[in-house]
Amino acid sequence: MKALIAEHPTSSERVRDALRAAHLYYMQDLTMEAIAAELHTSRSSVSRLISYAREAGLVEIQVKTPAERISNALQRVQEKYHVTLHVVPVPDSANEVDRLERVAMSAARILNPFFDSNMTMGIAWGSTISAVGRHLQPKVTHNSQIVQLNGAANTRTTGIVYASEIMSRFGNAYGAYVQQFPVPAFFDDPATKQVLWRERSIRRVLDIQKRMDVALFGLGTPLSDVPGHVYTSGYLDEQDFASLSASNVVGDVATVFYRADGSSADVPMNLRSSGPPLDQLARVSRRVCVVSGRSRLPALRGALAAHLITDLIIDEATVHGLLED
Amino acid sequence: MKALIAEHPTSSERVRDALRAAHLYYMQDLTMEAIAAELHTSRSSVSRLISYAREAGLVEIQVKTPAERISNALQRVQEKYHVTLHVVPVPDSANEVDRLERVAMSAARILNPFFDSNMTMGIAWGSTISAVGRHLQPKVTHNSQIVQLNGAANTRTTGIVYASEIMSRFGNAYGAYVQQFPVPAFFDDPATKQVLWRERSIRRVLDIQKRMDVALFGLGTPLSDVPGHVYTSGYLDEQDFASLSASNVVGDVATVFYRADGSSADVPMNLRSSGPPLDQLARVSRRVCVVSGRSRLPALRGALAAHLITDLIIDEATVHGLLED
DNA sequence: AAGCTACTTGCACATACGTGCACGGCGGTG
DNA sequence: CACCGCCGTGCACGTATGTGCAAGTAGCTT
Repeated sequence: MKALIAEHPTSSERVRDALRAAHLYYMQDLTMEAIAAELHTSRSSVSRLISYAREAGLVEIQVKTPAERISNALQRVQEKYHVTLHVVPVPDSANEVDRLERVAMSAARILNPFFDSNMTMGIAWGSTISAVGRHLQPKVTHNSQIVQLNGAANTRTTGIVYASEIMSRFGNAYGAYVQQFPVPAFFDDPATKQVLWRERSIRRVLDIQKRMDVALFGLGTPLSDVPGHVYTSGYLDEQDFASLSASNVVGDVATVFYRADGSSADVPMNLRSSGPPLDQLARVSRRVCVVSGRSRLPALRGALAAHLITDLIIDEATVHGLLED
Repeated sequence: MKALIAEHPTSSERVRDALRAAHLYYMQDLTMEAIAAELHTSRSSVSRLISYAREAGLVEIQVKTPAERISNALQRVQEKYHVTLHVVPVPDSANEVDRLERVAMSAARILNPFFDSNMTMGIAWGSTISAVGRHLQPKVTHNSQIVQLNGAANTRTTGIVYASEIMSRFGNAYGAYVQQFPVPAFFDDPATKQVLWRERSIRRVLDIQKRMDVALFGLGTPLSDVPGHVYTSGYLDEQDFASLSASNVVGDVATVFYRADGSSADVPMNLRSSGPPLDQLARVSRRVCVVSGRSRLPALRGALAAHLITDLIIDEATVHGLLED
């Protein structure tokens, strides 16, 4: 209940000491023992300082995959779709849940260097991105913002709690301003959307979306046995599914649907969805997609065909599935 | 699956395993024990794989200093000279040698993210940069090169062994092509330089120098009690020192001298030196200077005045000296 | 085929690191 | 002033990681 933002005189010094400790540890390879001596404190305090530095995002660790390490088949995929693959190693024995967790954790760390001060990141919230949100690495940024790409309300709830939970995790991790998007995921009537889209308060958000530097999204798939959040929580009804089926839809990004060839024009449902048009999305300079599980493969193929993705974070087993045709 | 018989790992497989282990360790926070289970090997092998990954530069660790952590005085320095400060913490008790070692180690790591594929780095070899060379973190790059900025020969030796030792350390660490510069550090006669500078083989090197993306240099100081390499190893004679003194020189970068106000025009010695003119150096997009020890302060002030530096790596004690005026 | 060299591997031990716990300082509260 | 709760600390212990060593293997040489 109380605001923890209080400024203890120690709080600022703690960061200073943590930075110093982290520098001595990571840049000068001193042991914690030696650092303790330099800081006139105990080794255990140094251990705590360094964990703090990591948790606070003062330390950034990247694992770099040299391009030539990637198999030829994957290189062809990369070139064909202008996408950078980030393959997450996961044991074949892992179940879907573990797999998603591990991909999400990796995604959170891979994402980190993509976002910085003065940038805007768009979030297409959903079950995959929610998992990513739970593993974010904090990072200090300034003048940055997080913008919600797709509405959250549905026929049962306003969805705001769930969506804003996700959004604020991102906001907190990066110290960024969070821009909510208080509209339904799908409108009942396209006309309502058109009218609402003329409102200045909404257009403000749409403008921010248009100018985002990074888009982060998972993939929805109406075909799956394990459907995404959007397909199980009362967002769509029988008729909607029929409509999607009739349009030969294979997946969606931020509630906007596309076909196997990547096209999304003339899909009636899109007139009612709250997310950004895919051709607009494709103009964002970095478009990060997180995928886990073979059930998303058809959706993934479509998204690649539509060139929606510049960085694909995907587990090993699924990327292998992508190569089998 | 082949069963128990150990397979002879090619170096390529080793890298693959190291990458996987590093990813699991740093991105997914698994313990080495757990990674060993996934890789069907022993924990100790995983420990070795991960050290290998670090040594091979597959893992990059950065400590980031949030801008607001820097004291106001230092911020003013940064703004005044358009320089980014990288302050290396070193205990006050450390002697000059330890201090240099630690600054050099930090410098090597700070440098790492500045250099990448398709780039050219110019090296002004000398005692400081030599120390940096001993601590380089390997990094895989392609189509990159290292170019020597100042000649090495003097009246006693060709200096090639020493200089090329330094150069090749950089080349090895980055997998970059090394471009030597086989000329004397200082010519006896300016005319000789002019003539030689018209040779195509030399002009090739000069052209590469002009197009470099990163310049790395220490500072020479003719005034110091602890003079730089150039001043102790037979590169200059009595008369030269007199000439420098008459020109009010406070320091040099790659054998090119400048005064306290940063000017370098009309310094006779510069007509004879092998390094790039300072106004040319100042056009390089990233210019990294490594400084350790208060004896270099006058030289540092001059180099800042000349705007030769975009990134200054400096120990704590020395940067404090910079503020005292 | 045997012998040699230059590896890599896993074990056992050594070292380094993380963390529960009890102590003590400090600020707020009655 | 006494009390209380909160927080940071160092200690001691448990866990995680690093490394010398002996054994084993592949690739060569003789």
